[in-house]
Amino acid sequence: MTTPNTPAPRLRFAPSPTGYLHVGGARTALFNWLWARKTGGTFLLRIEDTDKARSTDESTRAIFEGLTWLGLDWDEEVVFQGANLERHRRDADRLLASGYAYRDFTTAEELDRLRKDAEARGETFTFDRRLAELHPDELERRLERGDPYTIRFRVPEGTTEWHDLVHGRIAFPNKDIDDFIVLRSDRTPIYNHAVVSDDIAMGITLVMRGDDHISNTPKQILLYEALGEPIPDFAHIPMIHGMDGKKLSKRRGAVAVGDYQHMGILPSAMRNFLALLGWSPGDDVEVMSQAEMITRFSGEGLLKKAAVFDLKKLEWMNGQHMMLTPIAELEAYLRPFVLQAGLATEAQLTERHSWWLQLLELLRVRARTVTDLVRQAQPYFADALTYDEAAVAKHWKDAPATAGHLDSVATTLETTEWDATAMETALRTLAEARGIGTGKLFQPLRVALTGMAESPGIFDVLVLLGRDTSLGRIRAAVNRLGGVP
RNA sequence: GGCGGUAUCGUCUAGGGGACUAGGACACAGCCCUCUCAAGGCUGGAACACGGGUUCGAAUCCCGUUACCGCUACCA
Repeated sequence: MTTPNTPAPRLRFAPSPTGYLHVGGARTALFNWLWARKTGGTFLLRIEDTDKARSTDESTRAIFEGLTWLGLDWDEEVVFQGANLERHRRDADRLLASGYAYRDFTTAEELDRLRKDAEARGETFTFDRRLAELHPDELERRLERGDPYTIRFRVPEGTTEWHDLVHGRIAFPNKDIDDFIVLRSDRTPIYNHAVVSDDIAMGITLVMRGDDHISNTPKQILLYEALGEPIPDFAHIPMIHGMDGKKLSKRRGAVAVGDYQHMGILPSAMRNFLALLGWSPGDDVEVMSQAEMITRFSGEGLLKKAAVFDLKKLEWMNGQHMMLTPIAELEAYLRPFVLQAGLATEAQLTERHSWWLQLLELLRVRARTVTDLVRQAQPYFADALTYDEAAVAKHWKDAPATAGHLDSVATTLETTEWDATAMETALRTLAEARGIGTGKLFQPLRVALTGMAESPGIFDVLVLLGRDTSLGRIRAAVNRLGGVP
């Protein structure tokens, strides 16, 4: 947990395009981005598409879209790992030439058999370097014959250690590291080799990634040393778990950032929430804007413990951001959702812009998600009301009496100025005159106006709906209730 | 199995030897506000995994145990 060793570090996020952008990956990207933006460093994106069988263009697109949605912009061109195959091979051959690696003609089948045998004996299989040792004549013969071989790294004696920026010193005795394969027999690189080769080529000075890579790190450091390259800083951040404490999975809720987008979570809230999973600003501040986050971010606040993803808290956070986001910005984000729900057309929203903003102001404090807000906005756009059964059952219980109350409300309102204060005075007077509590008048009215039991203040609703619609709805309610007795 | 990492309320976390009868937030319960729902305010229950040390003194340092996670592939 110290400061990086260069004033302007180069960092990267390196996902493999084998699915959607996972929230864990998104959080890794966020921390890399935050660090780069905080320090004036560079944030790069590398798509690790070497696993052709599992990589898809669609996944690559999903990663771009997810990052863009979150507002995580990357610098320079995107690097596609698959395009660097030649360099991966060259680096492996360099290792071979310098003696840091050797050819191994053992076939996958043989290896498999050896492993099974060891297992049967109750032993742990470790690759014995002598297996690959060949007489020079034999080696030449095999080479001439074109026998396939892998290139294995010759792990030296000693200990490999580094000062992890979040964990402090971590050390691995080299004897626990097998001579690992660097280049497969088809001359494609193995993960650790491709990563190191690319990170070197990209000039990465700080590798920040999930702590599931801790045990890969010594192998990578060995590779840097063998290649004669400077070793970058490493920062291993904790994983994100599901509510059951296990790894986040599709089975137990949404894992793709796109899922949260569709749920109506704001990017700023998602970013804020994710940042607080594995990082703490050090004080009690929770809700932060993007600028505040960058200001407050520091490697010191990076935590070691895996965090559990709590949807309830995300929703609360989203509610906070719904309230705090500048109204114009919120409106712009909301617009597509409103259009998609069929509440209004683009033209209508533009035409009634200030009315729409007023509605938004009233709904934003009572909605936790964008989709929730759209649902609540429905009665203000729809021509025909749909009545919520529970609301009707609760507030329109006594039909004749309710019809009477609502009829008197309509009559009163017809001669009242269409102004919130004026209407409030009039209706409160009316309730008193009829000898009932205001709730007995306002609640049935709310159902008549919105079809729902919850809404903004009833006088705001009247103003928002306007005179004609309001009176029309009240009359319709009276009819629906069987008319005035 | 071996190696590595982690361990404070249900959850996110503050805490880095005495300020801790352990603070904040989400969630939960109650109250206030109130035309409803939110928002907001107040109150409450709720945690230092266990065992040894070190020390005058440990949530904080060390060791062990346990639990969880990761790596241990010609996966990434």
